[in-house]
Amino acid sequence: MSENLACKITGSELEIMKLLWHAEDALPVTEIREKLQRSKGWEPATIKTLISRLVSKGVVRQEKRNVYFYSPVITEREYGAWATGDLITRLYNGSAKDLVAALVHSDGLTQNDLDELRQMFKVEE
Amino acid sequence: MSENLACKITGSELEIMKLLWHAEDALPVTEIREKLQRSKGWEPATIKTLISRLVSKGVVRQEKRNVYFYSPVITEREYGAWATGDLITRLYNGSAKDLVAALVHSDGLTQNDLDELRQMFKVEE
DNA sequence: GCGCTCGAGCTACAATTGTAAACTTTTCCT
DNA sequence: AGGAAAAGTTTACAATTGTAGCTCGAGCGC
Repeated sequence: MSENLACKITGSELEIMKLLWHAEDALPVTEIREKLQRSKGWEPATIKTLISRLVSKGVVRQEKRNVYFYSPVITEREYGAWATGDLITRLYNGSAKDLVAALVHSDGLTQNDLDELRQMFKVEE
Repeated sequence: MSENLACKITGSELEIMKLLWHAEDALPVTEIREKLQRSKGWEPATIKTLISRLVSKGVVRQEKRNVYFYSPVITEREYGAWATGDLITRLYNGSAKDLVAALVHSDGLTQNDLDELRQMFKVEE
């Protein structure tokens, strides 16, 4: 479960989230900046803005220890579930199955993926 | 297959698209309005704006026959594939399999869905 | 044939998002 | 301790999105 998180995370914000999700521990701006400044070409100010917005939205927590350290409040899984559910609602008439069916019939899955999925289904029996 | 459609369809616009996708033939504004005015509470002007934007984006075609008739240029499938791919790229590290795995492990699928999917995988072998 | 109504096109305007500068307050180094 | 540099805060501004009004011209009803 984990619903009405009302967590509309925007594209740019998501980059920050991904960084935080993959970090072991809370991160100070310094580190966030370090990673994204290069890869995204963002100015420090931009990064700060995004972080602030995430904090306002309640999806990132900040804890003071000299300098603020930031960590995600929601997990990547939770957000993924929410975003996926959103897509399913909007495009697949609420049917998760339809989404999977679409994927299976598209060229998005390799033979190997299919094998692994089949395996997964066996286990989940 | 069917990529760089550059078709960023927004939430409101999608409502129009869905209507067009499910229509047998091209529709005049009248009909589009008729369906959405009630369900969405949109003013006629709003609907017109959305349609125009879709036409500008090239995802809806308009053909003159007394009054304009509108029909989708891209199929629902195509857009679904694109949007799903986008989600996969953004959240599942490009792995469609991961998305399905997430779904399977979430509570988004009923036992019945699972059965049907299993069936699907067998066939797709 | 002549308004009236509606479709079509243009303009508007607030909220959100992407991107960032300016200003203020802490830290940290020497 | 003093000041530079970084962290944090406030403000900005253009693009996109959601929502809609205004105007003009053409087809429709009388």
